[in-house]
Amino acid sequence: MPRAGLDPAAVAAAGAALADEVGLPGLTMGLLAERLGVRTPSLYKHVNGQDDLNRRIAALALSEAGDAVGAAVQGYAGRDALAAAMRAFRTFVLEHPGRYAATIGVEPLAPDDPIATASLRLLGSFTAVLRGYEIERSDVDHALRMLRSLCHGFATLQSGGGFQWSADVDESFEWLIAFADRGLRAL
Amino acid sequence: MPRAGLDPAAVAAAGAALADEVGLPGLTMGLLAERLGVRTPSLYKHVNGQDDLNRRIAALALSEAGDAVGAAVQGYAGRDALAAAMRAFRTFVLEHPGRYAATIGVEPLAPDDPIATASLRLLGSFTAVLRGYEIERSDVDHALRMLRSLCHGFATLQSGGGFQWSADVDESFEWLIAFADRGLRAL
DNA sequence: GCTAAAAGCTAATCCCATTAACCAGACCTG
DNA sequence: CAGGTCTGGTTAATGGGATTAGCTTTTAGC
Repeated sequence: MPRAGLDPAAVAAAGAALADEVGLPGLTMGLLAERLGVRTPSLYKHVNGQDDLNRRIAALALSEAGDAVGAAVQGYAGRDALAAAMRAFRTFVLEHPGRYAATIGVEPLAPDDPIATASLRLLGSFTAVLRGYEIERSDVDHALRMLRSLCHGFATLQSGGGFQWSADVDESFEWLIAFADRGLRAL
Repeated sequence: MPRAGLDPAAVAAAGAALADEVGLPGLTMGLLAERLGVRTPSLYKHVNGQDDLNRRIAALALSEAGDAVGAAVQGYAGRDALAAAMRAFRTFVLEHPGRYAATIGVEPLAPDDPIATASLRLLGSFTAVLRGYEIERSDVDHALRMLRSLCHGFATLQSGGGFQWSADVDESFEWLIAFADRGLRAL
């Protein structure tokens, strides 16, 4: 029996990809093992069960989201930066619904948990965006939470089929961006 | 063996309560049956499996949320109405995280699905709130989606432990209300 | 009281996660 | 190159949860 050349990162990456395909609830150890050409119990040589797998997928997703938002923001400021960040975030969630879902409800276990560092990097990109607006230091945390709620709420609602009625969803999101921009400008 | 006097609504109500206690993922048919003083398979005389149970819980939750928001808004207009609606919504989600979680991702199967009617009633309360602002008809749908994203995003992030860092969460939510109010006023 | 549907129950099946125990190959050491 | 050990596979076994089948008893209507 030849070695499959797996390691925790490879398992997490395959798990993330599979979660995007079949949905996080559909991500099963057996299905993942099959995808990797290996028997189910072998996965346990690399990850400590489903919970650990989920955490690794979450860390990967947060890191990728941070990269995407960080890259999108490069070279922009003010409204352009805000729009770039929000669009990049939503695009990421819509393209990777499974791995993004894995990030919901996970909390870092230690300060140096990859989940913590990746979250902070993602948060940092949004903080940088806010520097393009004139905001009181005391308002920054609230503004960050507002942006996070907006982006998270919109993206998860859309990816969960939550927007049923008529109006165009992309248009709504652009409207949202404009709304947030005006609001931040008026602080 | 005496009859337990169950019916679909009673099962759904007990399921909702249990989901609030143990979390939606922890809601198991066996646990629910035990709670109702009945053996697991008996539940299937009232609900068509977990998916059906989830839909019933979702319908109940949406209906209750609609009641809460509707009642909270009574007699207010403008900023007061907006604040009342948003607070009522968040309070409901925080007090009933399990049943609210059941609403995520469910879609009505028919136009007269209780899920559809309850969603519409909840939506209606927010629509009524918007009437206190001078908003173009073409902006109403976008504004509704914005409010929904904000409330849903904030409440689910908070109930999932998503807000780690320092600042006071209640204060952030009040800030959010003020932000939305100013933004809607400036349309 | 009689019958039939409704609401329980037990037993059985299947799927999934996880653990235990075993085995082969890679790799390092002498 | 021979030998030992660690690693990453394997099969087999356990336990839990959902669901279905088939049986039995209560209860409602007549």
